[in-house]
Amino acid sequence: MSKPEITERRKPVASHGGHPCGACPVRNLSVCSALNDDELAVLEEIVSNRDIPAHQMIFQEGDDAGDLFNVLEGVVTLYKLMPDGRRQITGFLFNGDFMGLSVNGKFAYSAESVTPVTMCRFPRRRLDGLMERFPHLQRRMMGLASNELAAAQDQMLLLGRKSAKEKIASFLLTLSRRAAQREQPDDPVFLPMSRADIGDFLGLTTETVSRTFTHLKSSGVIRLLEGHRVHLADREALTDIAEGL
Amino acid sequence: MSKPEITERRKPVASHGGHPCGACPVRNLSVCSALNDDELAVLEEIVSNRDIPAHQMIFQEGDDAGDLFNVLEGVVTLYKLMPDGRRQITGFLFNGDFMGLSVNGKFAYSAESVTPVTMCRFPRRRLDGLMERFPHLQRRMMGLASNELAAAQDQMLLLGRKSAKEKIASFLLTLSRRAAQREQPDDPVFLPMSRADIGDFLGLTTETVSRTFTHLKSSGVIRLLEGHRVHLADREALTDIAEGL
DNA sequence: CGCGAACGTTGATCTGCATCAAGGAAATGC
DNA sequence: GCATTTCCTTGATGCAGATCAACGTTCGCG
Repeated sequence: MSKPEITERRKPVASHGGHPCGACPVRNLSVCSALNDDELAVLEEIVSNRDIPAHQMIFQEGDDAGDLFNVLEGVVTLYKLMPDGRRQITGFLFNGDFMGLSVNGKFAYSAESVTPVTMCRFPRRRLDGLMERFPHLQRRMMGLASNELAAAQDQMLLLGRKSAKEKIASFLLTLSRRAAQREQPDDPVFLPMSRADIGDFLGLTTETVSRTFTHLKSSGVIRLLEGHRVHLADREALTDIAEGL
Repeated sequence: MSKPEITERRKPVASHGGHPCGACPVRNLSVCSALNDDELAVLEEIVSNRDIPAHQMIFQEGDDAGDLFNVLEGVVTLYKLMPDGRRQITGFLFNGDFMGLSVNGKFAYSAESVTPVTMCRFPRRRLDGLMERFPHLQRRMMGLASNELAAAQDQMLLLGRKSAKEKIASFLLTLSRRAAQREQPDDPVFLPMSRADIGDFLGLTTETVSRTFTHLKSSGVIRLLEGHRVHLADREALTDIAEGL
C-alpha cells in the first residue's frame, strides 16, 4: 500500500453471538462502561469502526461535528492553530479516550493521529437519542466532560505558571498516571509523540524540550530508554519538581 | 457593619405569586433558561441565595463540592495555586455564569469574589435529581460544560503560544464578546479585576500587564477610561493583534 | 542494506518578559 | 478630609527560554 488510506469497517452483522462492543478492548474505560450488555447491543447498532494510519488528519477545527469518536488503539492529538502556524496541542488521547465535544455543532479543535489508530464512531444525533433513553449514559458523558475540564485547568496552570523543568516533570507524571488508569504499565512511560508535539503541548520549543530531558537525565531523575520510553528513576523527585518544591 | 460577612437569604416562601426565580435577572442566561415556569417553580424549591462581599473566598480547591452556584450579580475568579503561591486564574465569572463542576465530589479549583457578589446555590444531589426528571436540563448542563471546555482550549492556546500583546488583546475582546452575550454594553469593556488578577489569568506579571496596556493605549488601539473601563478604539486592529496578524 | 529525510541533540546568541526598585494615583478607613 | 494602604505605572537590569545553526541518529523506503 503506497498511499495510506482511512479504512471504514462497517461492523459485521452480529451472526454467531460474539459481538465487537462486548469484546471491546476499552469497554470498561470509556463511555460504554455506563452500559450493561443489553444497552451495549443497542449502542452497537449505531457504531462503526475506523482504522487510520499514523500522521493523518481525522477532522479539522470548524468541521461539522456530526460524529463522536472513541479511541480503541493508538494515540491522537487534539490541537488548535493560529493563522501563522503556531500550534497548541490541547490534549493527547490514548485508548479509551473520547473526543468530539463540540460547540454550535462544530469541532472546536483539529484531531490528528500520532500512531496508527483504531477508533469507533457514533453519529451524534443517534447518541443523543440513546442518552435520552439511558440517563446513566448521559451521567457518564457529563462525568467525562468534567474530567476533561479539570485536566484543562491543570494544563492552564502548567502553561501559565510553570518552568520548563516543571512542565516536563508534570507531563511525564500525568502520562504515567493515565497509563495506570488504563491498566497499562506506568513506569517505563511510553512517549510515542515527537519532541515538537511535546513542545506544542507544553508551550515550549523542540530544543527546550530536548535540553530539559537531557538535564533530568543527567540529574538521574529519569532514564531515556529504547522505543520512545522513559523510565522514571526517581518518581518522588519528579513529583517535587512538578509542583515547584 | 465592620466585618464583612456572607449573608444567607433563605428565599421567602412564595406567598403572593411573584417568585424570585421567575424574576431572576439571569433567568435566560444560565441553566434556568432550559426550564419553563412550572419546572422553574420546582427548581426554586431547592435554591437559596447568598450575598458575598468583595474579595471573599467562596470555596477552596479540594472542598466537598456539595453545591453548585450561579452568579446573579458581580464578578468571581476561579483559580488554582501552587505550593509556593504561584496562582493561575482559570476563569472570570460574570452574571449568569455557572460554577461547581467537580471531580470525585471535590472542587478542582478555588473561587473568590472580585466585587460584591450575589449568587444562588443548588445542592448538587437535588439538582442531579432534577436532571433525571428534566432531560433538557441535563442537555443544558452538558452544553454549558462544552462551552467551558472550548473556552479552556482557547485559553490554552493563549497561554502556550501568544505574546503579551496578543494575550491582552485577546482578553479584551473575549470580555467584550461575553458582555454582548449577556446583553450588556460591549464597548467600554468593564475590567473590575486588578492588574495582578489579569496577570494571573494570562500568565504574565502585573508589570507586563500594565506596560502592555500603556503600549496599546499609546498606539491608539484602546483608551483607558474612568471606573475600570476600557474603550476599544480600534476593534479591528485589536482583533488582528489577538490573532497574531 | 543503504540512501535520504525526518527527528533529536547540543552549542552560541538574542530577546521578551520577569525581577527588582521606586514614585504616583486611587481607594479605604478613621 | 486626611492618613494609610493598596494598586498602578515606569524605569533599570537579569535571565529563562527562543532563535539560529550545525551535527548526529533513527527510521522509512527503494
